[in-house]
Amino acid sequence: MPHSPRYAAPELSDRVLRLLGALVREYIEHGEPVSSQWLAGHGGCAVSSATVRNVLARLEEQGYVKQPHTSAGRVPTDLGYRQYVDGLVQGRRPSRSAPEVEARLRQGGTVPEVLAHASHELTRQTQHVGFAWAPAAERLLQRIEFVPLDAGRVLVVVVAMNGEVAHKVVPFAGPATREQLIEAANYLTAQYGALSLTDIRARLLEEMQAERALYDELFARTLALAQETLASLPGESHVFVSGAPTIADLGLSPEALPTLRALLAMLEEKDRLSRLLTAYLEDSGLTIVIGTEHLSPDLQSLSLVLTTCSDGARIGIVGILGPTRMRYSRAIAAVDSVSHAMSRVFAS
Amino acid sequence: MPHSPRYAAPELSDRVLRLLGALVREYIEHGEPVSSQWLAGHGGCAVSSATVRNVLARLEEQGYVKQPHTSAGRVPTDLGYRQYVDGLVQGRRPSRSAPEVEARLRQGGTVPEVLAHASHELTRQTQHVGFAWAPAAERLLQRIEFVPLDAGRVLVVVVAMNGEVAHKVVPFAGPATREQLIEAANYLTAQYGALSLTDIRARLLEEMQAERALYDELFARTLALAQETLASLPGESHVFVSGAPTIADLGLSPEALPTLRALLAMLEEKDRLSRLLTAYLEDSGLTIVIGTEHLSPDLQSLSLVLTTCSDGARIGIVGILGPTRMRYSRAIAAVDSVSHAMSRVFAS
DNA sequence: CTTAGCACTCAACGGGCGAGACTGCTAACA
DNA sequence: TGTTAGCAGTCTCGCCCGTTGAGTGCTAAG
Repeated sequence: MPHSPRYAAPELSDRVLRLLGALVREYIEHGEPVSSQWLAGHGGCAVSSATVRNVLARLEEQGYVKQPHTSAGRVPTDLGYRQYVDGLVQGRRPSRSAPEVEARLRQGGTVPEVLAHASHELTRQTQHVGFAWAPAAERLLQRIEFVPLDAGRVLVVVVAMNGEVAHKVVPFAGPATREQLIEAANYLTAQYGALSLTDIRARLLEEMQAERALYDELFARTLALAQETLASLPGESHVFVSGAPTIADLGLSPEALPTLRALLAMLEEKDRLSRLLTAYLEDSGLTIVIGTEHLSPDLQSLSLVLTTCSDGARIGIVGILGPTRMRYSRAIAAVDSVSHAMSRVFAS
Repeated sequence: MPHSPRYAAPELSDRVLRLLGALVREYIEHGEPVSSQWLAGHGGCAVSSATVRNVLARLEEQGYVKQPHTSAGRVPTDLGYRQYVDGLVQGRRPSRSAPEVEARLRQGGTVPEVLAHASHELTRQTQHVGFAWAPAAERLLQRIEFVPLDAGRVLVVVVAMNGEVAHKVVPFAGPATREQLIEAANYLTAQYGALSLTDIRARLLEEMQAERALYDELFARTLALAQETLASLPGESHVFVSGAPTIADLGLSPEALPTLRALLAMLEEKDRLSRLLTAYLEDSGLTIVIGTEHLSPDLQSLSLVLTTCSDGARIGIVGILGPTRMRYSRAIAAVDSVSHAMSRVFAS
């Protein structure tokens, strides 16, 4: 809902739209309030500055622009940015394939590596914080292995269809031979192969409830083992973030400090970002969240440009996080191309 | 060498030392230049401000303090901090055991988890960037496992003595049954168990050179597999860093910007920090690096307080990275206690 | 509806001034 | 010889204030 403000916005005439677009572009480019005079000259309309002033006055009433102080030029508000990016999104051409991007992503074979490369690529292209996210819940089990370590511990290795591997050391009391463990692992693999890890978790719980006494004790214990591993698997969902150094460019005004802190906290606790992202997961395709449309008050001077990508089963999110005053056109192009490349990489 | 400036420093009299110490303490506490008047009152010496001025003039000549401008109080230089922390280190009491810290570290069983907790604990105690490092080269092999994934790929799992686990998916052309792979893994485990991974790497290379033709082809290929895995093992050395949000407290003066950028880059590419740390690995015990004693020019306004910790075989480094003007006494206490706790956790 | 013109507003800049904080220096003193 | 009181000097900081210039809103004419 936040990224669809048209509910109350009256239609803007073509000329007004052109002026607003020119204003936003110019402000994004140079970061300084745009004057009516400049717009009269470079706004794409053959009108005088006085006329532009009338237009701007109305735009200000309607909340699209504001002036930092009297006798300053206009600056776009979040609503103004919204209008602008809606125009951009409307007119964007379908992302052309970028073989060099795809090649970069393919450098790493595993899912985490691809995600890492994707986020780096986004940072490289936009000079902002880039991220790439993939839900691990969709991973499908290929096989599970138990490796006895010492008396009290077993290493559980879970291999997913996509080649992703997770492991966990789990306490395991009681005797068990290597062969028994292998057998149990084989049984579990046969039983649950090709199911998603979340499904398996649910089924394991059921099975542990229902048939607790039916099988031998060893089997019950391995079930518990598998359950415990799946429940606490590290990297349940992967988020890769890059471009931390670029946030130094956000500026160092005192009011930017809470933003800085919030951003750094997000980089450190990636779960936060993960949570933020999943909120936008259902909107398929390109999503742009601008400033105050955000949830967190500390992130109000930032914008989020992201898109989902999929090859059918697997879905992921790639995007960037940057200042509200960012080059949205470039951001959209970058996000499009990386998303496109990632979809292709995952598809193969 | 950088942290031992006494080469040219003349001995300072007891009174001078006391005044310098009071000055540094006061400046650390309040961040403002300290005046002779204040020192006369609170410096621990019953002298007039005029006398203090004489002392300060000499300290300034010798480079221990400086004034931001004429008619301002004195501020410690890096050399002044050095003198101060040397005094602190001299008089520090052997770190008392802190059971609650140890308990926190024990929450996670694996080495990475302990390191993560250690860095968090350091951040918690000091409000600065905390880090914990452990060299993986010292890991001793407990066992190696090969898990066939599909036609062309094998999952190699390496388990170290300490329970640390690393895995890697490696291309593996040609046919091999599960049993053959298990046999090969058992052989390698028997052969190289309890050796350090670096040793094993070297030996594998030798063996591959020397006996290339002696064994059957499958064995040669598994050797190559093991070699490749060990060579590119992710997490060769672990560094955990926490406290990114605290760097927002460094201030936002324009001259702090390159520092901010360098710090963020370090958080992102932990290898950099890793390299920085290994330079101090040989100095056992507490090491404090202050400002310009650093290698990188962008880190000159920062200080590093770190200590090695060991239980004999394993060694690690824990420490913090903060502004030159930090509470060194608190930093030392924190680093001591965490190092102590980590040594104990690893010892058990 | 557009435009030229005009009066108005306000941030930014810079100089000047007074207050205040400390210092360095000097001369007297133990 | 080391310490101290006193004093003059220096520099920052905050303040006021006038000037400048950019850019606006308004009005009246086209």
